[in-house]
Amino acid sequence: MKPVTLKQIAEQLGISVTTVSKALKDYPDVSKKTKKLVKQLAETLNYKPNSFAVTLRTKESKTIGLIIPEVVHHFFSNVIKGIIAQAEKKGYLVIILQSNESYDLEKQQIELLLSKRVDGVLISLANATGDYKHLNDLIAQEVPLVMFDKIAKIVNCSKVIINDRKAAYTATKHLIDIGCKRIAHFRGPLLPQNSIDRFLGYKQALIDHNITYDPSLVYICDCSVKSFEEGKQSANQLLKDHTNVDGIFINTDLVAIGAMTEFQKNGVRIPEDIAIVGFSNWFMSSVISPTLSTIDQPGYQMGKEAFKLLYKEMKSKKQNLPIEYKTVELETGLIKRESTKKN
Amino acid sequence: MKPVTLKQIAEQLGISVTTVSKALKDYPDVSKKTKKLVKQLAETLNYKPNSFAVTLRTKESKTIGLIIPEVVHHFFSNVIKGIIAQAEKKGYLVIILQSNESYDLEKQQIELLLSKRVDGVLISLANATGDYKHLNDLIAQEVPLVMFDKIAKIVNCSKVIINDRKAAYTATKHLIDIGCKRIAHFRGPLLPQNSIDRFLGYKQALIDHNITYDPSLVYICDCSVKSFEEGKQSANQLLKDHTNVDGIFINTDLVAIGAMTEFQKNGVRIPEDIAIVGFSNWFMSSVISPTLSTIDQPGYQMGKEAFKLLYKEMKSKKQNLPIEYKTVELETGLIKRESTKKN
DNA sequence: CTGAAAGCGCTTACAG
DNA sequence: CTGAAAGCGCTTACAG
Repeated sequence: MKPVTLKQIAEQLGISVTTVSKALKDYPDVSKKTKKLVKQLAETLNYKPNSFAVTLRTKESKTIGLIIPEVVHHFFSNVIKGIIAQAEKKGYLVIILQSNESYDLEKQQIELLLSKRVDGVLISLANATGDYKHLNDLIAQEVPLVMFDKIAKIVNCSKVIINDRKAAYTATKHLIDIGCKRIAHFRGPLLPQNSIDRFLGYKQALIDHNITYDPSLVYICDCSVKSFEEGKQSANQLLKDHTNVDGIFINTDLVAIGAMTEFQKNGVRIPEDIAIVGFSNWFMSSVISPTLSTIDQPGYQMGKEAFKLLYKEMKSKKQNLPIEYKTVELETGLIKRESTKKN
Repeated sequence: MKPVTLKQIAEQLGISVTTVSKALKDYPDVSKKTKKLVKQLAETLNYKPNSFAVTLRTKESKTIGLIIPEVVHHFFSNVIKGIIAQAEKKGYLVIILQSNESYDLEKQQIELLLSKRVDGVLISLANATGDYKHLNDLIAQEVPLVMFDKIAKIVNCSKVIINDRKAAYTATKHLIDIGCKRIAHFRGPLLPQNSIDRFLGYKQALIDHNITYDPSLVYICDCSVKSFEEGKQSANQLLKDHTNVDGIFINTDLVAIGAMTEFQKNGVRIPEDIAIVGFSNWFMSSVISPTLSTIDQPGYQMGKEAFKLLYKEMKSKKQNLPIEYKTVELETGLIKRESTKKN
């Protein structure tokens, strides 16, 4: 059963393809009678326009591409959900690609999307991405691009972010407020802007509260799929290196949970001996024991905002209006739980 | 900067579009010299074939649709990951749609995919889906379809599943083996095959071990996004209704974790007072306290297998070979953890 | 070895 | 109010 075409409808009705096409799209210069006949037949034959033919003519695929480092991830899956919900509202479909934190894959995937002629691209960078030629190529080809969460400041496009620095500052200050004197930091990899910013927020909070910054208290976690394991390792290493750490601000919840597991195994009490603040508010953090204090990162909303920005750009492009790049900053909040409840 | 077309390459080289097209595709009837010239120019101009024109001619979009009840979900996000990884290998792109457990949305999304002329569809049914006309329409239009995890036995297509009944039997038997005498079941909604099968497996295990099946010990959880809350509610209700329950087999981990939280709040010890087995092996289950015994459900592998089956069908269709429907059953395993560690 | 021609299914400017 | 024609960018059977 081959799909029905305009031609078939035209033939059955003894009119031209042109008229059928116009009738279905409610052009004003088609008689009511014809419109009715055409629409009825289209309905009974279950006619669906061939989207590829339409795209070829109109140059609009009504499809966008989404490149994301990791799908199995509480934060990112919320972003995905926000994006597809918003895209659906506007009649757009979303092709999802996973970069696996690899620069090479990310690059290839941009190529793929380019050749698929998507109307726009949404991306959160891989940890390994330090070169932005592939993104600038996209922009040069006038494909609307919006970056979210893991962005590159240097790339000239719209962005949706949180203020990582401020949030990290808040998290660290919370540890100071409850009386921690020697605060460590498990940071993310070196490249991504947000792990840099979180580190800087941590450092600034220490300085502002007269606590000497000690580089030996900063541990790097690659935060790949193995986050949980890395948290355990860093916790272990920290126990070997230091005896007087009483608080840790950790780059992401999954690493924090790994660390907590390891500390508990070694008889370190949380929060009595070491208080911990994570980042991202994964659902898990609210059900483990002790529950984990963390920073709430609005994934769903970020997805929605990112699509909205992209939609505006796609619309402007279609109307040949100038495109202005915007950066939307979403609010985060400190969530206090048992892992920082002293006294 | 408009995308480069074959015509432009042809004009610059002073040859025909036909020859350019053939040269790029390494047709044997084009001279080596011409091929080289064409390929070089295509490279420098960064030529990418317009996929919509290609599709319009070849009737192959190299894109498949995926409809899934929920994206923010440990099991399903693993399935997604498996699908896009496998699809990418074979040069297919994946459009993801979320049905939100709604039958109406699911139906609309099938329509959408149909009009987008995807080469195939992968689906896991919404809880609310009890009518299968939309799926049979797809099949009637000869669009390859593979169902996974949440399937309808009655629909005639390929499927990837686990043996829910057997797995539930194993889980319940484990409770019996550690000495539980009065075992409750928190089941999923009424419609989906897998919550039915898990219930049946539970019941069968009781019968086979001379434990009277008591319907008042079966609680229904809708297992929507609110799973965690439902687990809490059912746990609470159970404490009101019964005093001698010593084991529960729970339809999914998230519900189980909600239940555990509530039991602990009420001073019920796990596993001493009540032992618990969940289902699906969410990552979370390995880090909460006590760790949760559960059934391992291979999400990533299920995604891979589902795409593989779909790929075969798409290939057969292209070659006009008959399509044979297959059902692949994946292995599950019981994972014993603290929540069932008696003595 | 090369290219003119037809056609995939649609849209739209234009003529009548 | 209707329709012939051109064209989107590609592929491929056919002729030379």
